[in-house]
Amino acid sequence: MKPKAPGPEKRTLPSVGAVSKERLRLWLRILKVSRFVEAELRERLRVEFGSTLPRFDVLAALYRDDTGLRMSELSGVLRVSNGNVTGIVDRLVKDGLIVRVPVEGDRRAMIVRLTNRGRETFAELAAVHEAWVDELLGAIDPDEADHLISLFGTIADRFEDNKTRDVQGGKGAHDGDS
Amino acid sequence: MKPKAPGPEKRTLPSVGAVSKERLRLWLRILKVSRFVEAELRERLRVEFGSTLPRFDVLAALYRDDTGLRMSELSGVLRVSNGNVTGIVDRLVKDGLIVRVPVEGDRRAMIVRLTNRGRETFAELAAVHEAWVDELLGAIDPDEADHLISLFGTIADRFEDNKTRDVQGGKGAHDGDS
DNA sequence: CTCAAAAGCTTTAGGCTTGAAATAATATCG
DNA sequence: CGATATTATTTCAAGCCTAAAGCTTTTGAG
Repeated sequence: MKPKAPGPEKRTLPSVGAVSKERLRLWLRILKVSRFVEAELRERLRVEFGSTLPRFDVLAALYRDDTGLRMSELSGVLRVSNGNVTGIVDRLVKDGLIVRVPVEGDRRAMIVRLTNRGRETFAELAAVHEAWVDELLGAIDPDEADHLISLFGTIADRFEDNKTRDVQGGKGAHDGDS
Repeated sequence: MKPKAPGPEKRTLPSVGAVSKERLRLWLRILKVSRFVEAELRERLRVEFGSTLPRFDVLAALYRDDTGLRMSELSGVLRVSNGNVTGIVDRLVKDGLIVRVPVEGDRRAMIVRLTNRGRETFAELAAVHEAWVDELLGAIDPDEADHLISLFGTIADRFEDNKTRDVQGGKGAHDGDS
């Protein structure tokens, strides 16, 4: 609970300072909406399918790539830690929705792939999920949606450029919403 | 385990089902941005202050209310489960930033309040936090911010109306971003 | 070839999160 | 008053999440 260094952390602050409050307010609104939508999706996945958002995310990533993904690619695409993916994958394997396949020529690596059952299950889930999102964001009309998509796209891209947060040398071509 | 009803969600739309995809895309963008910002804030809180976002949220809620909040009010304001708050509060108490005070006349209830140290600590944190958010959302200019604040506000309000997710009869006047 | 560095993954410790069950105290109904 | 329902909080089991440490395998410099 102590600032490790009182160091003058002057990070080339953008402009004067009046805008500050506005962006904070905006951030709180964004947070509120995204938490509401997430909570609602999580709840519905739980009640209607006995599943979770992280599981859904993993299945979605694998659904896009029929060849499967390495553990490290998976954690790169989903932007979560390596150890985290291990646990989620363990459970999905136990449920019979995915399999771990050894990689030819590299005994360290593992490729994770959907089983047939996994593919079917996800197809079902994805359709319902899309309908849910459409319903939950129903207040946003098409014009606004378009505007927001491009606006948020620029912000997200800016992050990627600034950070290059790609830890494991992931390919990063599977983000799916680009 | 089965979608109860895929209900034909046809709202006076220009094209048949094209909007659906748009809202899904938008949702993925929102999610991406909010996860990036959250991850960055969490990381900075950890590195610079040895703290976390949930702790910050609790302190923020208490900072607004000098009289303190009951456990149930706290979980209502933060929209997290009761049991969750218990754990976070335990740790903050152990750190000496807040205290649990018995409620006069109701031996079940507890009021949680900032200590002086807690108040000072949070004041520091809040200032830095605001600067971070301003920096992270720097790509959004004031006009857009204004527009987005009101847009997201409508969506958030719609949720509150639709759900009345207020579990413990919370006062709901402390959301702070209204 | 050798062996140290790097890469891929899992394990671990600690914390966050939920829904459900358990505890304890208060309120209400007869 | 006494039994029962409700309310406030904590505890619990299970899962998610991270950073850091550990293990195995591969790579690559000398």
